[in-house]
Amino acid sequence: MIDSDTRSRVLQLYPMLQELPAAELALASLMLIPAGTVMFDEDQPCQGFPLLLSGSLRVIKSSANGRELQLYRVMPGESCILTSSCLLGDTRYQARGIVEESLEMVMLPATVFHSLLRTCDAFRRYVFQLFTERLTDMMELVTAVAFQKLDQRLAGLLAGKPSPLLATHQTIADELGSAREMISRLLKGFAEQGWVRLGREQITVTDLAALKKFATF
Amino acid sequence: MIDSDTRSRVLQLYPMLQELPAAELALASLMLIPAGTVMFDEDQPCQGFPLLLSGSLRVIKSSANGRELQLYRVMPGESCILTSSCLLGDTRYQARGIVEESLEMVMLPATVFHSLLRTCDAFRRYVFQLFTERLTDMMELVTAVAFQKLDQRLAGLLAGKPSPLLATHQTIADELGSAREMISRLLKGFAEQGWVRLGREQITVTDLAALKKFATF
DNA sequence: TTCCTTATGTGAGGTTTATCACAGACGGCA
DNA sequence: TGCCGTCTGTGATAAACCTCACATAAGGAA
Repeated sequence: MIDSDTRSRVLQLYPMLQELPAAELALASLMLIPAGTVMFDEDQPCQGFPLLLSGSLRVIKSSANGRELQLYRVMPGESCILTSSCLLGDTRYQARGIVEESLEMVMLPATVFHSLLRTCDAFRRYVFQLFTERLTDMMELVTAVAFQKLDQRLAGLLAGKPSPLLATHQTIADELGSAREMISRLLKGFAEQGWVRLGREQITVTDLAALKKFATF
Repeated sequence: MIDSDTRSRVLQLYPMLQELPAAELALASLMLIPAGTVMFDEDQPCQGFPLLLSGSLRVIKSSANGRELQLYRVMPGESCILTSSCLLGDTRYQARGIVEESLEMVMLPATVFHSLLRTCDAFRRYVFQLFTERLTDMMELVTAVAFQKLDQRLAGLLAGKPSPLLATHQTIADELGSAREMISRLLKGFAEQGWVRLGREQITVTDLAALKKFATF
């Protein structure tokens, strides 16, 4: 199902799959998934282990009153640890996965995932590594939400993204788990400090150092 | 270093270690650690994989202004996933571990941990399982902190603990990442609703159903 | 008992964030 | 050009939470 070009792209991003017999990888197929697609949602079972070739996936939790919070983002070369978690524990998703930029991905069937884990040391290390990183991310997120003020978190977000950042205030609010008006007001404040320059759907960082300093204070 | 009685207690709580050659386990030693001990702290490296035989460990994050938040609790039969994470990623602790009830534990050296992961399927599954559970916990914690009001979280905490609960309001505040006065006030409210009865360092749940309902609303 | 430490109760006041209700601004499109 | 949908700005208000400052209470130790 997979052509040799795709196969080599997969192996480039996921070198730990070298050991996987070509036949098994061939069983998978390349999928193209448009932005906005809900890949999975809470309480759904999970089918396989996704290998992202391009695009990105937002993993979020949403609250009863319509607000949402981004838990983490999955990029090419990574994989959704929540999926691994589901596969390993045979449980269900505890969050929602939404395609941010349209995806090219190959879905590794659950059976292949399990046999890889059993036989391939490199793959195992890769999965452990993913778990480790995500757990770290989540711990940082918890402390940020619990202890940091919104302005600090916003500054941190801006400092950690390429500038100029193309996004609406609502998008940013969703990432931080807040409300659009708050973001607008805070951004205005940052602009008055000379830290950013604002445009429609565009935020340009003009004083990265100040933002970083403010974020970690 | 370990007597056969201890060895059998370890194997009872950690059956996945059956395959471990007796010689390797014998290298470890039984440690007794009093309540209040700081087992590890942020930015410290980590030595081994702890096997808890009795007692409990609180894993917390603390903020600049003196508040703290409990991430999770480690009980006998479990292990501190943060430790695994450190061992696997060769990174440092990102939180603080404080002994709650005094510990009996056996420390598995890092080398043994790694060889077990490589060779023992049952142990691997155990570690993956731990990761999965903690990740789930952390995701729930994040959403709770981000979206739930303090009164709901407090109700949930009370509903999830044995009654009567012996703890000071400060202890509870630390677990929830809040302030003591808030807990006192909210508890008073719960008492007025007839959901709990309050005593010094003691909270007795009198209407579990109401608490649960309120927590999940 | 008396003293002392720790735990709890409580009011006042402030900060932070959310919510509501619009107004204005921008950009694409007919 | 004019229209329309989306994005942004802004004030008013309220909710939730925190902080400070004490007062009171409960239990243990001398």
